[in-house]
Amino acid sequence: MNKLTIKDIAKKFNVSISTVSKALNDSYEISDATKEKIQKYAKENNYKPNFNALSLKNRSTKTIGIILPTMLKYFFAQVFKGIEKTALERGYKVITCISNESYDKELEIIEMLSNGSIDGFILSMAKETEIKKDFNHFQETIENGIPIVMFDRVAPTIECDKIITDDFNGALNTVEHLHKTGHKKIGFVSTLSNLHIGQERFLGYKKGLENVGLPYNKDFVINIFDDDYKKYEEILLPFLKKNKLDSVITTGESAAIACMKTSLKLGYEIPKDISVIAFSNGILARHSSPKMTTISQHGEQMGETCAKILIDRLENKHTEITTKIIKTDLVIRDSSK
Amino acid sequence: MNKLTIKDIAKKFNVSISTVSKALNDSYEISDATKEKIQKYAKENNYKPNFNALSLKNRSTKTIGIILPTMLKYFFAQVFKGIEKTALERGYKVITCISNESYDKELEIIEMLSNGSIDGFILSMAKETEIKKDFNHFQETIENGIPIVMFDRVAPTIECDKIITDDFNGALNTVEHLHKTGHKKIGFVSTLSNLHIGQERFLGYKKGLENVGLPYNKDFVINIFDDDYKKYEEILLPFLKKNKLDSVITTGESAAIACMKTSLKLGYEIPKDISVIAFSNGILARHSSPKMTTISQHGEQMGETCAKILIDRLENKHTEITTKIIKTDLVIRDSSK
DNA sequence: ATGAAAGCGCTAACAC
DNA sequence: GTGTTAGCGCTTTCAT
Repeated sequence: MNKLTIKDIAKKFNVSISTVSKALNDSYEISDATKEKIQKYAKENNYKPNFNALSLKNRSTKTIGIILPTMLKYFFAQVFKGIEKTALERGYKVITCISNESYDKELEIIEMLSNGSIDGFILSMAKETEIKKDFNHFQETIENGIPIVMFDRVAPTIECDKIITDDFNGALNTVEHLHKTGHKKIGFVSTLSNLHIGQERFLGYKKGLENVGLPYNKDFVINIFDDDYKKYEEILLPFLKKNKLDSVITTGESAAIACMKTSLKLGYEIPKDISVIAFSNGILARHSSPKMTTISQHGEQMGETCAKILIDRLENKHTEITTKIIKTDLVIRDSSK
Repeated sequence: MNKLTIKDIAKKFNVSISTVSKALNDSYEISDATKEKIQKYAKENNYKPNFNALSLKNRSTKTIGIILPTMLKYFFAQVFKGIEKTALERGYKVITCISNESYDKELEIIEMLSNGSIDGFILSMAKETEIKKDFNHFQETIENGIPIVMFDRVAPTIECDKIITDDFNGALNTVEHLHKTGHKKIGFVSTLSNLHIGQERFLGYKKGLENVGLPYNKDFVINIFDDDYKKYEEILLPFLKKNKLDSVITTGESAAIACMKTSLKLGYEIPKDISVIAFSNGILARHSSPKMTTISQHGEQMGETCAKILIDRLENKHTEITTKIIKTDLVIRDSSK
């Protein structure tokens, strides 16, 4: 029942613990005979070096702390998948905590894990933190020698590795695509206008209009601050009714679903009368009717990249701080012409 | 940059490390003056006891290992949320790994974490494990003194705490509800027939028919083994066309979506001609059109219960092994009469 | 009231 | 080729 230790093995064979340690680590100092019998015994009795003893000794835990705003959004679950997979491949475990978009919780988590529990962090800021613009806890963590990799929602003033989506060009390219396919009145529906990524998407939208020579009309843009997707439809109804848009880009899936439902309610056909394209990562998009055209975000790849960069840093494989931009893909389905 | 230790503090005040340790733990042995200055200094300099040293000393890590088949299914993400929240409240961290439905991966994860990294496991079996019926790794883990709490997909022959959904009555009650609302030809679409939970749902369906006096007709039941939801529609088309069902219960959301789309394609109105009800936990259901009536699963509550039971066991708050059954709720939306 | 020392499980520098 | 020892950071028993 109680775990086998090198001490037990040493007693068993009447040798010293260092002999056992060396034998298990295949040291050239130990005779083949001794090595063999010790290794055999260890294997048979399922010996595993104690994790905490090793971590204490090596001052390294081979574990990564992940802080996510939520796990219930598909995008974050995808990023998590990418991190977890890559981490395990490289011999790291992950401790995952949820900030629930709360600054205080985020702070608490960082404090809790900054005691030698983890070697580094991968995180995406809580909404509250981004709005508050208080990044001291990140700065201190880094100064304490714990590296951070931020993804998606990153802190502009903090010097650390960052992995972001190419939100700007994602929106820009979509406007160009819509223009090419004959759309003239392109709307923009944002539920993220208080986040940096929301602004990037908006700026890409504007620049896209400029590129194709369409005028920017602020009536065609609506910012929704309500977090409750159930209210989206009533908010969107007057917006869509008044403007008679022939297409709309939304910053998320729920808003796109609401746009589609509202449009149908208004008697518009999709995509004949109005095209709907959303920033998204998949799950609702693929099941909606009509199936949604999306600006797809590659969450899993983002997670893989985060893990790779953090682990490389932990293992001193690089020193320069980098920002990696992950391109989006326009996945054409049935909600756009 | 390098973490402050009791040794550093001891040096600073010219006292021994044991004095510091006792002072920080508010021991009655230490004078108030000493305690005060040491505690003040520790606080100001952000002292935190080293996690690995503590774990080594206490033989307890205050961390829980979670093994999930996937994080991309909303149900599992919800369970995770419940576990993480409860664990943190009680001072535990969570290390989360994904088995990807693979037996080998599950084994590997258990091996990896059974070295003092965690105090106990919360897990839901991989599909492969359930089909293979090889539960030795669970048995050995428990024999090694690491408690396991299983949820949803549990191993029948393993004696450990289990939290399961009341799948049987969930299905049974739904049949009774459908009967009460005037349905006579109730179909059953399963994508989980090789899992125990799938069988429970099926048995509940059958028993429900018996209870209300409807005949069981095996033509009204279809088992889909394909994992690709894109194929669901073509599989369901002949099934729905032939049987002219007035209602159907599905074991999951994707299948329900496919049923609805296929029904519409066949010219049936929902819910006038056919009602669709799915075992589900929410995300697609709430966004589908029509919105889906569901047998709702309470993943978050399940997670909370898992964490509570495991931690109680770790802290010797109980000794008897329990199986907790979480009731389902029928959430009526627009896809059923 | 304070300190010395052992021990948690392991590694590694340094004897022998 | 094997053993002794110190040390990772901390708690705790037992002196003093």
